[in-house]
Amino acid sequence: MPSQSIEDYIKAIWTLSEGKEDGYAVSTNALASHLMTSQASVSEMYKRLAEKEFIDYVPYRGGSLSSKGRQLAVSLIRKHRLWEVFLHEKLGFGWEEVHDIAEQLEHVHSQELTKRLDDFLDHPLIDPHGDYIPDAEGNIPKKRAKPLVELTLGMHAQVVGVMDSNSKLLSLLSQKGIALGTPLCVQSVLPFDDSRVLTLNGDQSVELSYKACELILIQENT
Amino acid sequence: MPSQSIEDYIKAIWTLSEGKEDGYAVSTNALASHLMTSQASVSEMYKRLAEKEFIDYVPYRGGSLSSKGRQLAVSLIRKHRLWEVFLHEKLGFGWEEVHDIAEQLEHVHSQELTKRLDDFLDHPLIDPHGDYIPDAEGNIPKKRAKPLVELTLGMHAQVVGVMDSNSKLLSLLSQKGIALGTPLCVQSVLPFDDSRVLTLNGDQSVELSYKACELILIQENT
DNA sequence: GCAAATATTTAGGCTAACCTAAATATTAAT
DNA sequence: ATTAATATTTAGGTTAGCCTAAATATTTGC
Repeated sequence: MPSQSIEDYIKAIWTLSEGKEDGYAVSTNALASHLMTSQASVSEMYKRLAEKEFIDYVPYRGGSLSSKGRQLAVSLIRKHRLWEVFLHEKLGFGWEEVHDIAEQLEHVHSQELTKRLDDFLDHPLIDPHGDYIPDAEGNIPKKRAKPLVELTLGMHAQVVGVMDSNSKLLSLLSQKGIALGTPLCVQSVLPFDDSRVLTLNGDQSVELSYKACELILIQENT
Repeated sequence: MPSQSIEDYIKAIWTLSEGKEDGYAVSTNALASHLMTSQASVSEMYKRLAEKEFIDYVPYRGGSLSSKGRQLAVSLIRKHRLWEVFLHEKLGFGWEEVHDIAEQLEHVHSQELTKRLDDFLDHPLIDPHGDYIPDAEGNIPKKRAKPLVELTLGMHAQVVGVMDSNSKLLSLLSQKGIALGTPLCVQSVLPFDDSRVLTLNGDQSVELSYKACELILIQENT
């Protein structure tokens, strides 16, 4: 049974290679700063992970998930997101509070538990942040979402997620009245700092910094 | 934040001293065999636990929970039992399946989670095995304690408390050789005044009035 | 009360994680 | 293409847990 630490590493590698081409290698550096640990620790752990065949590791080139590793990663993501749904829908936690708790719950080992939780929640497809939940076989749709900064002026879209579940970002958004599913449209781009003026729900106007717009994922209406 | 290992030890000490008198010390041996680990590991951990003030530890005498330790233990028991209720009632697990999963879930640190889970489950009082769930303040009813007068002839039990700590009663008891934890059995009930003739520690015989027997709390051996 | 049995601790070692600092490899810049 | 900057690994050390075997306490049985 993989340790909690190994699970954290595997999940991080998965996250950092999401959307990248197959076999994309995550650098020591990137992983270290994502996990807030030292590069030396990552280097050492890479060896352990390679030994246990969770990753393919080429020294100085980084690590990429093996199929065994990807399987583990996806099952962790599935558990994480199912627990997030539970915490949000059943226990009434706000979408900005669920992440840290799910981070612990995802390490509980029991396939039967995951299965029953999924049944209990009625097989949800997305978590409270708008991310897809992998199915029991580990399939997960590729994200069609793009960052808000790439939304063309005047085009209508809706919020489907955020790049990372930084709780400060989430609370900023809830302050501004932006939630999952909120329909919006870019009214104008301000000079100098490229802040966006948005129209929410077809009527309210709010202003949002470029920095925040980079992290918000939207999906254009088809 | 206490490690999972520390939490396991604390819970085990609590379990092994349940029903025993205050300050009851759990032996290295008992704890080692309960946790299926070596005595040396327990001895070492006892030092760590004492250092962190979770237990009072006298070498060669064993360890007993400090109030800080008892608080931690009870919160773990509370979480464990609440999760068992969840697994049984909401996810439909059988009562024999819930223990191992709850064993992992109890280590999730979030007071808010415990609180909301308790709300969600409608403040259950007992878990699927019939054990009491400590309340948010850590109070838990003593296990199946009943007054000595209700003990059936011939049944073995032990003293777990008194109804009120009247000092005259206590000195009577110490005179008769009855203390917390004393194993006893009702040998016979005398006619007219219903005094009990008790067997203490398997050998000594003493007689005790009905009035005194009403105030002594015992727990039957399971 | 002393020897034997049992319980407990100490000694000495192991592994998984972590760290900092030093050494080495790779990449970028002139 | 060589140097400078950056990235990565290695070296060496720490801590929490675990182990077995040896030493020491305590308890028990005669």
